[in-house]
Amino acid sequence: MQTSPHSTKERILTAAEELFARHGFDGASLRQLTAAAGVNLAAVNYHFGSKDRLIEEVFRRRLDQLNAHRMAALSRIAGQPETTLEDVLAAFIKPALELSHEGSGSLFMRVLARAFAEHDDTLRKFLSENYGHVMRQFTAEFGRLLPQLSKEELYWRVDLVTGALTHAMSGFGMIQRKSDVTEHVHREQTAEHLIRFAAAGLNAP
Amino acid sequence: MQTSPHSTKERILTAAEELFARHGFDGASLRQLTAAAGVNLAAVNYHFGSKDRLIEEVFRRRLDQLNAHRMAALSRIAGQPETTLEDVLAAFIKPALELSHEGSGSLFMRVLARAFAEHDDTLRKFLSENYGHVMRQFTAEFGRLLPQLSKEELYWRVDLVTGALTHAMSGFGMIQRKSDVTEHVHREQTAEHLIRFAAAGLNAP
DNA sequence: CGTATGCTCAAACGATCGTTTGATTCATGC
DNA sequence: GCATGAATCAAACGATCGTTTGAGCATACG
Repeated sequence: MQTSPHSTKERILTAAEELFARHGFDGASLRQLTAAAGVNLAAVNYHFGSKDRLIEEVFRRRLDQLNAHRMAALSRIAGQPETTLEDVLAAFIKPALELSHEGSGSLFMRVLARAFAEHDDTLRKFLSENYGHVMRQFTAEFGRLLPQLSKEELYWRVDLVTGALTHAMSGFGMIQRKSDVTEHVHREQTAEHLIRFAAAGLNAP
Repeated sequence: MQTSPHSTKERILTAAEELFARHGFDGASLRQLTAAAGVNLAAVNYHFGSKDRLIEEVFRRRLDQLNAHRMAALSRIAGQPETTLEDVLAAFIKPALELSHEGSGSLFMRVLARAFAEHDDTLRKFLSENYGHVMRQFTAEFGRLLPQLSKEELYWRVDLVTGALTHAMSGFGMIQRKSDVTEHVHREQTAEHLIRFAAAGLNAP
């Protein structure tokens, strides 16, 4: 089994990511998908077993990396006395922005936003079981830094922040980079913007 | 043509709203939909012309009322010197919460959240053409109350607020009413919660 | 050389999709 | 009471869906 970026499996995953982002999981057919990837129709069922398993692999490929980066950034600051709310938000947001701005994977946040809108139980269970611990760790750290909030209020505000960030990062084009700033600088500015908004919301009186 | 709440058209619209919320626009078939409504399969094409036109009518039925309430509330306070950010947010949020908590229409905000996730051009164009002026009026009033923000920053923050509220209001169950408060009181408490978060985010330094 | 093994391919499977048809029912106005 | 139109119905239309099949191709190993 080869894993080069031009292997059949990777070509399918990349095409699937784009078409799922654009047309949804139901809206993108395996025939469009395999045509875009330049592979045979049967290749999806041969390599992944079914369309549902392909959808899971699309998530797994990006979320494994994204959440590893998030957890690494969080573990560097969690529990430290000098850690600020902005630090924790940066640990959550910046890995996602890096993913969004890479040449490949720039459409993945849109796929993720669709997964939020889908209240499909199977998909939610898959995401919760495999990646729920990341949200729990971040929520715990937010709670440590916001001791004045009740548990209920904390969950509420974390949910609002999640919604805002998912919505923002799935809407490309909204954030147009000006031609006189590098992509790195632009990404830093976007992160600062999101962090400032989220910190203020979490800290609301 | 009758418009009673038990007419065929209304029964289709109500069943469509629920199934679109649960399974998406592609995921809910006309056969499920007409079976749930207790009408013949051909009734959709007879009364609405096509599935796409049915989708538009599902939006129109709720959004006409929702945006009328929003505009009425806004026009009562817009431009007034004593109007606060919280007042404008209340004019935006409370009509949506009233819709969410009515027996019928409680699933509509989930349909709306799906429409945000769908980057389908036809649907976005329909929503923008028919209801875009409401968002523009609210954004203008936000801008009047937040003169320190550049136009770019203003759009950014309004977009973040929209994402947070759509996400929050589409997730039912999250906001569980305690048995010792009336639904009216619970709605007021929820509104206060959302408004406080959004106002703090908009006012971020 | 022969034969496994991993992979690709065209073709077909049955199911389900949105839509259309033509007959039938039913209430209304003359 | 009869004609007219709207509304409903079962049935079928062609298209497309996810999935399966079995033959064909390539590379690697004995």
